Amino acid sequence: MQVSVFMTSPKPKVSVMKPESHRSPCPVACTLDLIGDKWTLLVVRDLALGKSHFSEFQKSPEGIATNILSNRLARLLEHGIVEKYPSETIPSREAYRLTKKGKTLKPILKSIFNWGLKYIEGTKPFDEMEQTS
Amino acid sequence: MQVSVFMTSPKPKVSVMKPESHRSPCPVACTLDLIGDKWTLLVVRDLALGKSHFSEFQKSPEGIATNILSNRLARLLEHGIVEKYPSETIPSREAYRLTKKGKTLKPILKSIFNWGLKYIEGTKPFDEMEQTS
DNA sequence: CAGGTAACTTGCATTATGCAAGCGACTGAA
DNA sequence: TTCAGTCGCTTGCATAATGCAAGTTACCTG
Repeated sequence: MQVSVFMTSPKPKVSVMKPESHRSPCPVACTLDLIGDKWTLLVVRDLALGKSHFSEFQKSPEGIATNILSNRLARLLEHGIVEKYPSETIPSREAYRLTKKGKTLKPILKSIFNWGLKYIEGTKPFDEMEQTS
Repeated sequence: MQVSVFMTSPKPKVSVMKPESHRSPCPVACTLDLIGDKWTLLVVRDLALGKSHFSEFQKSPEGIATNILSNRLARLLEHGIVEKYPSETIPSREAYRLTKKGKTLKPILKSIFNWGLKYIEGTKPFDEMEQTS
């Protein structure tokens, strides 16, 4: 008999942000391929503010979905922007932090922060972003 | 008889980047709501480089789709980042350029440009972005 | 060992993107 | 004065990314 159901493709579930190839050699385009979406820089922001656990990122006011958060952390890990380390407060639990390379994203974050503060009404610096350099 | 096909919803075609409300009062989040996607800042880059016609943006190496380009230009117009003006080279044709507010995005563009150039291999400053301040 | 929490994964509906074709206004050559 | 190009978009439709909610697994904690 051999039913076709056995032939169905494995399908790696959802892809979510796969493409690793560059659209062009432009530094702006390439950087946007990495951080050009609504969530990545917010995760970096939270990391810059000292957050380190999955649940802390979830608690941010924007309300990131857990699958997206998981995906972004994995991508940032791949690209050497963040690294895992054993949490000192809660042993046997891992945490995330910016790598040296990751910290170099702060000027981008800062310029975006400043622009928003100046040109979008209703925004406010509710956090200590300024001091975390 | 009265067939149900007459009852089908009007459906305003495609939405594409609608949400105008802020996810949070964070300046970073709000700015990303505006420019946090793969295309908007590339259009701004092209504008900063002096491009002004629809077809010029299309010709950029990243190959933006016309519907996306159209949508992004409209959004940037709405937000006062770009403005239309009658093209002086080709009369009876309109062109786009950055407004004063739009030009204030350059520091963001610059920080992204610099980061990409330094941390993403294979990128190169193929254009005169540096001089357009 | 029951219940709780942290950190994810999965499914599935909804939105955004990519791609190609179409369309109206204008232009320039025949 | 047609008539074949652009130019600047719009439309349709397939595919990919996101949002939302409900698991799942490992590790506590009482």
